[in-house]
Amino acid sequence: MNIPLFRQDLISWFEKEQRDLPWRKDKNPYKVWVSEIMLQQTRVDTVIPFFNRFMEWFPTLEELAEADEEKVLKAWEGLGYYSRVRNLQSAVREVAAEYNGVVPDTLEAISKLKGVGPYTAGAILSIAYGKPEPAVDGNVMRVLSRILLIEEDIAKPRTRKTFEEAVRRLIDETHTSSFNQALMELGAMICTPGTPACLLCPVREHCEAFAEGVQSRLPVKNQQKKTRDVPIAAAVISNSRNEILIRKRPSKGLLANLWEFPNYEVHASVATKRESFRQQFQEQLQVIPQLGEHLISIDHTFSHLVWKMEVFLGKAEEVSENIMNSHQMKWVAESEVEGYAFPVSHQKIWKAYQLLKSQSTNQR
DNA sequence: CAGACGTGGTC
DNA sequence: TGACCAAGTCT
Repeated sequence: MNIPLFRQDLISWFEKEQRDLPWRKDKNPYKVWVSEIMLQQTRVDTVIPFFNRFMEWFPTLEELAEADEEKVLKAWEGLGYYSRVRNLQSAVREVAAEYNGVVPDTLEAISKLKGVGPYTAGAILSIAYGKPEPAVDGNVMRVLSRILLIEEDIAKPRTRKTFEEAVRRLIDETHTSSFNQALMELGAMICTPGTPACLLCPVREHCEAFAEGVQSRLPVKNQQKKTRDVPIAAAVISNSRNEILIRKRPSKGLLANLWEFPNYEVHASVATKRESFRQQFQEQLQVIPQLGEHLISIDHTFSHLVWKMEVFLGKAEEVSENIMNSHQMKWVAESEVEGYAFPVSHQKIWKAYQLLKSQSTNQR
């Protein structure tokens, strides 16, 4: 390959054709950082409104550092992979305290920050600081697997190093930001999975896979993880003051620190989900709930599992303060429920509840 | 290393 | 409709 010509063709195309995205208006390291975290495993179209609102709520690194975690999680509600934003705030606080609020510009320092892995480190260093570091994501591996006809399995963690070496060889050290972003932009716009738009590609003359006509079978990617079903019984429980019972999830694991309606995993030996809920609720809170009608069934698919939820209506009273606290539970007015950050599956529960309520009101 | 970790869009 | 995907990181 003619590397200088490849660089020129790639970068010229990017400078001319790049999308107008909110995080490309300037190279503020904080904004670049936030955008890169949001973009992890997440589409550009999804990220745009989240990014804009996040910058309204937390315009500077200092404001994010000083914000309540509750508000930060609310800003991330619906984006997924919530540990990203908890790690981000933790890292931002680290930068505020240890680096005088300036995002570090060395690979060693920036890589120590929570949530900043090899890709994000390279992306921030190259985009915000012009450092010639590789930023190898799924796009870059797909694009370069075709251009260089590399048949290593990109699902294997070790393979990333192969592509980092390739980028170090190819990168234009005077235009690191455009070079790295161009590789990703090309992967998103032209060199797509499946059937790439090679006739529109600015670097097809440099592409070995195109020359061989094998672009559609690259990259090689072996991985198929199955999901397992998790049966769950949940309920929207209200008290005589029309307050709703919610609880905060544990600080580690799935959907950490988000809020939810009380629910329990149901075991196969239990006859019905309603009975299972009643038993587990009573055992945990020392109160017998009055379970009413079935509200909604929700199947919610995660990356690695599926919640098969049956949701009921219910009423309860007099849960002791001690028990409430030990289970991170609280009663909240209906008008305040939406101030808490819920996973999407539980947002659906709340919408179903409100719909039912508005219908029963209209009937009168 | 393999699996956990979310969600919404696409073919 | 059910994979498979999308600018990864942590354990």
